[in-house]
Amino acid sequence: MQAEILAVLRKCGSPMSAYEVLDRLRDGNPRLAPPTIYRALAALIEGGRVHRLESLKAFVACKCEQHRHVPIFSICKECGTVEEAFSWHITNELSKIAGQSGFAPVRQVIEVHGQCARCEAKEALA
Amino acid sequence: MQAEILAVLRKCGSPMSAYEVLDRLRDGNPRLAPPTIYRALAALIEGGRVHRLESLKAFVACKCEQHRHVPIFSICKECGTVEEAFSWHITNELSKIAGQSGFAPVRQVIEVHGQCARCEAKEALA
DNA sequence: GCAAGATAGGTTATAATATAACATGCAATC
DNA sequence: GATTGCATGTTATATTATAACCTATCTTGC
Repeated sequence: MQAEILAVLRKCGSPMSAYEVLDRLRDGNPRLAPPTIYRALAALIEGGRVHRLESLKAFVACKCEQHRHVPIFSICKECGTVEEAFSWHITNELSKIAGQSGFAPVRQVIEVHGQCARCEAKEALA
Repeated sequence: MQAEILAVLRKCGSPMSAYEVLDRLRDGNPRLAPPTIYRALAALIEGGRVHRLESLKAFVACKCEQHRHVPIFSICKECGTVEEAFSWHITNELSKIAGQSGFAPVRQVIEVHGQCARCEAKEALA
């Protein structure tokens, strides 16, 4: 199930809701239900092979070789495409800031909404 | 309505779901329905006086004087309390990273999950 | 005063996201 | 072949959010 979900997410490329994934997989398995999807997604996320975009309520396959970094997502508000980046500098600084009051960071969520280069160019023409 | 919601959120201090806010306000107004709450929350967020914690699906009153900064939230996984910080350095660096491919940032979401100092201390005793 | 538009909120219904609780199948191991 | 563990199936429901349309009130210019 995890492999199937991962394949669907990779094929799509952009973020998908759990129910979009469900619909795809129902083509070959009409009895599939939400808990199965959510359980497999939880395992994939646990393993770092899928990320949940918290501000989109959606999921993407991790595009990086190394699945153990903190992802930084750039989310285009026009076309919905997402880029994944990472930066030790930012994640360290962030841990430092959060840690100032004795807080012990475990997980970071970093998402940037905006407009991608393509959509900006498109808008400039109009 | 916005003022009432803000009062409820401030009184509570920690994040509340929209429906928790709704329940509080229904004490004085039994006919209140979700759209009213969500509309007022949208306006408050627009004005920077409330933030949505994306990874918690919950809302908090902004605790800062200056409502126009990018908030950095530290969320304790034990007790649920949230601290709000900000850092020009991080938000600038983040814009830089996201902007490398021509992406134009509009809004940043930065949330750190972990354990607050109090809960760590409590755990150390046990 | 009053029509026209703007704004907030009310009302009903439903969409979209997520999980609880319990049942089933099936493979590994002893 | 009983037992255990794990993934998935099944049913039901909880939680979060919005669509669509309606009503009341205010306001601003005439």
